[in-house]
Amino acid sequence: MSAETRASAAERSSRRRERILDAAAHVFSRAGYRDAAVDDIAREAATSKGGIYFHFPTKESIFIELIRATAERLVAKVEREVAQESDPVLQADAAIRTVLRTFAGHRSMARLLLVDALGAGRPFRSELLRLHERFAELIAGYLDRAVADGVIAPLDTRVAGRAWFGAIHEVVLGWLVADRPPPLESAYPALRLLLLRSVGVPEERLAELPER
Amino acid sequence: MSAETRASAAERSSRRRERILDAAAHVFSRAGYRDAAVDDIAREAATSKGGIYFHFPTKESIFIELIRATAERLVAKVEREVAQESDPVLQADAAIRTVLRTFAGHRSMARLLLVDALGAGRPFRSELLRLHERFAELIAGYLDRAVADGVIAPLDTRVAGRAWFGAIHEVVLGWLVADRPPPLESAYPALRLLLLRSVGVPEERLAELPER
Amino acid sequence: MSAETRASAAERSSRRRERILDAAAHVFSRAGYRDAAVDDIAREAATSKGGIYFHFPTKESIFIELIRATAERLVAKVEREVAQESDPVLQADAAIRTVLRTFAGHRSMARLLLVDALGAGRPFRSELLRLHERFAELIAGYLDRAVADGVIAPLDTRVAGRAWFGAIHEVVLGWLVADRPPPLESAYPALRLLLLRSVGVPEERLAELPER
Amino acid sequence: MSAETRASAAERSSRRRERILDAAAHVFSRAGYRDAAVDDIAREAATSKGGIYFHFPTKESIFIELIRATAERLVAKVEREVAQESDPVLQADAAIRTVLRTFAGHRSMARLLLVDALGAGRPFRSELLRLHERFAELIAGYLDRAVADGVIAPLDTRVAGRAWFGAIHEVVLGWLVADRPPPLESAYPALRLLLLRSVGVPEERLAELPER
DNA sequence: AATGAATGAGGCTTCATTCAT
DNA sequence: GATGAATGAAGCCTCATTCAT
Repeated sequence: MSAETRASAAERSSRRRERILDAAAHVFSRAGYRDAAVDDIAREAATSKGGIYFHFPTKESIFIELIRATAERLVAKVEREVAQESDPVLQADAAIRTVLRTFAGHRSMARLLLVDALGAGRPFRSELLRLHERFAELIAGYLDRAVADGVIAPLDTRVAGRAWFGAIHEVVLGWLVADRPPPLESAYPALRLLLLRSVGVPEERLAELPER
Repeated sequence: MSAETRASAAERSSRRRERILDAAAHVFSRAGYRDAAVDDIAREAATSKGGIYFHFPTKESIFIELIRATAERLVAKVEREVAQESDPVLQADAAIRTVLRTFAGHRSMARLLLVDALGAGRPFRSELLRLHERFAELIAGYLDRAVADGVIAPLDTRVAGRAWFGAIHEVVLGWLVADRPPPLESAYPALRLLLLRSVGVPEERLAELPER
Repeated sequence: MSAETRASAAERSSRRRERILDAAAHVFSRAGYRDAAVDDIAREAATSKGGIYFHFPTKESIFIELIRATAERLVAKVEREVAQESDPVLQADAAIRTVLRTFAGHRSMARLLLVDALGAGRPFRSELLRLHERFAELIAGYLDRAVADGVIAPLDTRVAGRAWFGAIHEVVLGWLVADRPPPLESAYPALRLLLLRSVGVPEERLAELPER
Repeated sequence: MSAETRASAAERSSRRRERILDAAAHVFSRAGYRDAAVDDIAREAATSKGGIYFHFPTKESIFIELIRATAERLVAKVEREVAQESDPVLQADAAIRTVLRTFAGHRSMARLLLVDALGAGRPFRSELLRLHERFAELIAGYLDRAVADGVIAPLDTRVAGRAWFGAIHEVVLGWLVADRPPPLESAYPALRLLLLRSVGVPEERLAELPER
């Protein structure tokens, strides 16, 4: 009843919330949005259905919050990694690498974002659209800068951003859905070469890319 | 007369089947697999629920047949168009162009294949995987030939096939989900430049590409 | 079109009818009345659903006709066998024996009559009741005669008829439902002893019963 | 208060479960297993369909639990009554009497066990088989003891157990299915005489049986 | 805050019956 | 007479959401 007690109650509550989100991520990416029952989430979160509905108004809201938070985290990570580089080509490379590595390390999150969200029904499409848009623009931004710096010739960076995201998406998808896929990172060298070349990065720059 | 009568009965039956598939394509792409009720399909096909179940054993089977047939048609179309060209670069270009144009002309089919199938649940994933694989390999095949002909330098054509498909996929997706999108073909010039460049087609070849 | 042709048409028709009844007997006794689909019967009779509905107005009517015909045949057979004997005790014995043997030789018919008809729903109950009644009375009749002849002391032959039929029924049932039952006839000696004793047939008469 | 509250919640839940079982017994015995709709049960139990499915996983499970519980209760009752007697003949008599009386007092339970369960389809047959078996063996056990005590001569008690159960079953059945049947107990004197005689209980013992 | 029981709309599928050919 | 396509009424079950405790 003291301030402390109340604080720890709030903490407990938010920890439970977190636990629900984690459970939901697993369940959604395992079964798909529609086939995931709130009961399943409750079980995996070691809570009750009622407990979930205390923290979230609807099943949909859990899903949306999950997508948003996941995307947020991924974008932040990419921006952090990109900020470490100053050369535009290396920045683009860092973006590609970060996305690939992050997905590789979080299969269920990848599934959620790339596989599940698409087919989950009309209400989610716009949410997901925003996500794709965001990544495409993130990339387009780096490319714009590369153009501005004269590293590459001018081009339609909107389409390029989309295309890059799509290419990465598809490679990750193949890895996600395959039975026993090779490590996702093994596609990295070929993919970055492809993408950087696609926007006209000169061959001599490609030759001197670091290994990673 | 009997032969004729029987023929027309069979014909009527198969036309009804077709009508059901058409209706299903609409409904699925409008509402998503799970949210599409068999009742809706029946209504749109001007049939009864039972009528549908005479022609198809399950809702799932309708969906799968739809995906397969659609993919089949698209692949056939691409191969037909590609066969018209003899130069490997122009062949690859024809493939890109055909896919883009076909999707542009069949929004609901595109939605079905690219948006809906992914999230429709576990049973469809493998089916869809095969579809993606198929397109990726189709492209990889053209690239292999281009390499063999010495038009482009050797590269990982598997990854490139996937990446191309992904890039096209994403561009189409953006168009599909957008509210009032510009014509899909308007992205074609930028996209083909990007893709052809990505595999190292020399700039002088890119410069002399026909307009279309 | 001649008389002959018409005759053979009628013949073909009635043969088809028979084939449907046979098929129905199999299907009903295999799956139960409710779980037997008219389609199943049609398939087993190598006909179409429409074909069945030409010969029978409803599924129910097939079942009822089947029960009636089967019962008819069994009763006739019993009466025929009983008529071969003149001694009342031997007559009763013959009745028991005939029922047991007939069921033993026609498992699916037995299933139909004893297992299926009961649970097939309200409309059949009365039909089945009549069947049980009939057998019980058949037996009661023989017992009445035995009483009249002074072979056994007077008793409630109605109840005895029912009890006999029930006893036989149950023994057959155990055989019907068992996995790999011994031949039904192996229960015959013990059962006839039991039944004959139950109505007071003197031990010396029981001792001199023929083997069969 | 919390302990109390929790207790009463569990109690309420189990009372609802009971109410569902009761309702199911009525509906099943009125309409038959297949024709009984879960909706009907819900209505009669003053619950919702979902409420039923909270307590039972399937319609089938309700039926099976019902059969088991009913059989259990009946067997227990018989054993209790039999235990009151020490003489084997009187024990057998008590068993007959108890079954007859119990059924007489619980028509819907009798219908469920004797009429409905048989035709309810393959899955229930084995369950029901076990029930019949159980009663037959119960009786066989009493007869075995009577033989051991020298009250009756040795005989095939397995077959006798079955036959007794069948005889009782049939008498009850006639009563169940008849329109306006006489009280079931009115058949008791004749039936017990018949059954006891069938296993060779001496006439002088039969003469001195109590009235009840 | 949490629980778990309850609700009821809605989904997929089955199937007896009808009917045009 | 026969066929097979079509109909539509149920049926069982699922599950997001609500709510008393």
